[in-house]
Amino acid sequence: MSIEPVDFKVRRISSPGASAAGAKLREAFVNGLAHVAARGATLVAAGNSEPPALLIQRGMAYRALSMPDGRRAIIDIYIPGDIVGIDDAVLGRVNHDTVAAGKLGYRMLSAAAFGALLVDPDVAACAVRLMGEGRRRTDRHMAAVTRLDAHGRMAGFMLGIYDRLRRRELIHGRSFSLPLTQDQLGDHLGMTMVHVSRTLRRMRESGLLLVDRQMIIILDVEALRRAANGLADTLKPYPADRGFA
Amino acid sequence: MSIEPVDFKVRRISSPGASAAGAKLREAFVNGLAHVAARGATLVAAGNSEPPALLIQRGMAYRALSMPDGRRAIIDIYIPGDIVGIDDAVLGRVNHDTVAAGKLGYRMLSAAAFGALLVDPDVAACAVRLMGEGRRRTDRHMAAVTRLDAHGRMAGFMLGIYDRLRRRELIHGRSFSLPLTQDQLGDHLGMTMVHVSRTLRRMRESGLLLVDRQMIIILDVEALRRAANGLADTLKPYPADRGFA
DNA sequence: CGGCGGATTGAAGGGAATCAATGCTTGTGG
DNA sequence: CCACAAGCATTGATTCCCTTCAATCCGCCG
Repeated sequence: MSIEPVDFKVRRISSPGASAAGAKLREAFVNGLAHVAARGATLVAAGNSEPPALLIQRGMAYRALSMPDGRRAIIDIYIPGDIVGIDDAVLGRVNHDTVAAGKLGYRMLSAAAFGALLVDPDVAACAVRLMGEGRRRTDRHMAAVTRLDAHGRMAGFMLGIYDRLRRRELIHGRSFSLPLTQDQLGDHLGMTMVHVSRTLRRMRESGLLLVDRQMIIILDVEALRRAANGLADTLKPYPADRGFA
Repeated sequence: MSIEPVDFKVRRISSPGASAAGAKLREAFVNGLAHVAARGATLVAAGNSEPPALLIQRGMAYRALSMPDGRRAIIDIYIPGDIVGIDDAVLGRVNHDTVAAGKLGYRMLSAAAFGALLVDPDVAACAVRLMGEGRRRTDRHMAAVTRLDAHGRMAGFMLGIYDRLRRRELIHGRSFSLPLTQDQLGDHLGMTMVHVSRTLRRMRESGLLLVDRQMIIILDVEALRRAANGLADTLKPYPADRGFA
């Protein structure tokens, strides 16, 4: 579990639809040092009083909240192009951990540097938009955990990741890699590892999706959307969203 | 758990309502027309493509996400001094309803007017802080719904409201009015109305709290905090936070 | 008074947790 | 190169929390 700064080249993708403020944000991140983290590495630990903001470039990360008795909840999951911890950088002192789900490439911006960026009103508005998008995602997940059973939650989750990856054009087919253990899936969806396993088996048997190791293959999108009870419908036809990768 | 040194940076950010930018925000709301809504009134409906931002002044409101089959989840609950829908005003088109929990007094700011305010970088930074505080609240609630049983969720919820009201000096004793039906409580905590009733009875019988109609009386704060499994602990000693009321 | 939304309580069933054993990968060191 | 341990996944048996269904009650209001 090490976090080491490295220097890998990042291909600069011009984002046609991206705003000038978005470009500025992205630039600030990319001018910094590139980091890689191994699976399981804690990028930002609970209690950090000056949490940085992160730009995920490769791999996935998650934000987890732990309880005294050892149980934990995984609140949100991040894919390449996501910016993590905008509000944390502004508010200071986080109470959750940010963890690399698999091998991770990312950029980091200190709380101070990030705060300085917000002086630009366009950048600040962009930050509000980004936070808003994150909140909509967690709102849906909240509704899923609150009101759906294991089957529906799993369906909604898988479709959610699938849609996000597609919108960002990180995948084009029906399969993707999901670097989460079933234990972590359970912590995200509010069930035990055992029940995650059973649920996935049931979905495989009914032809909804396949899981091999950490590869997910979506087989029946429509059935999955039905199972998610409207919580995984794309509300509007997003234009290709390249995020900030 | 060790005693940590006081970090005065926390003070700087923990009372957004007190900052100059906060005053400006508040002023913009208060210059508008005061509105009153009856219990159950929908303030902002799902599908609204130009959602306004709201400042709650009296009563409580909540944000709810409904599913095609009629089930719904209540995502968050707002008390006087809260600003609702900052990100919605910026992003446009909401997919949730904002509803008056009881008789409600509030101010409204159109999406356009709110967007104009964000041009001031201090106001924008303040908006980011406010959204961040809201997210921390929902993060905890997410963890509760994901990992606690009915008893723990109820304890955490009651303490959460209690603490927020106290921090904002809206109450001073151990009782408060909660204008939610048990049905709505269930939609927030992820259980049925029936089980809400049973859970409240159990808590009454074990001397944790009393519920009469919509008055809540907290009897055993410590026992409630234990039941909430660390999710209802005040992470930092907030100075009195008057919000924007 | 009658109706209605909300709350309470009982009985029965089901979904998920728990307990426990086993198998499968992967990585590490002898 | 193999042995072995550790982490992850699978599966069965049992328990229990919560839902569902249903009946009743209560306070409130037209």
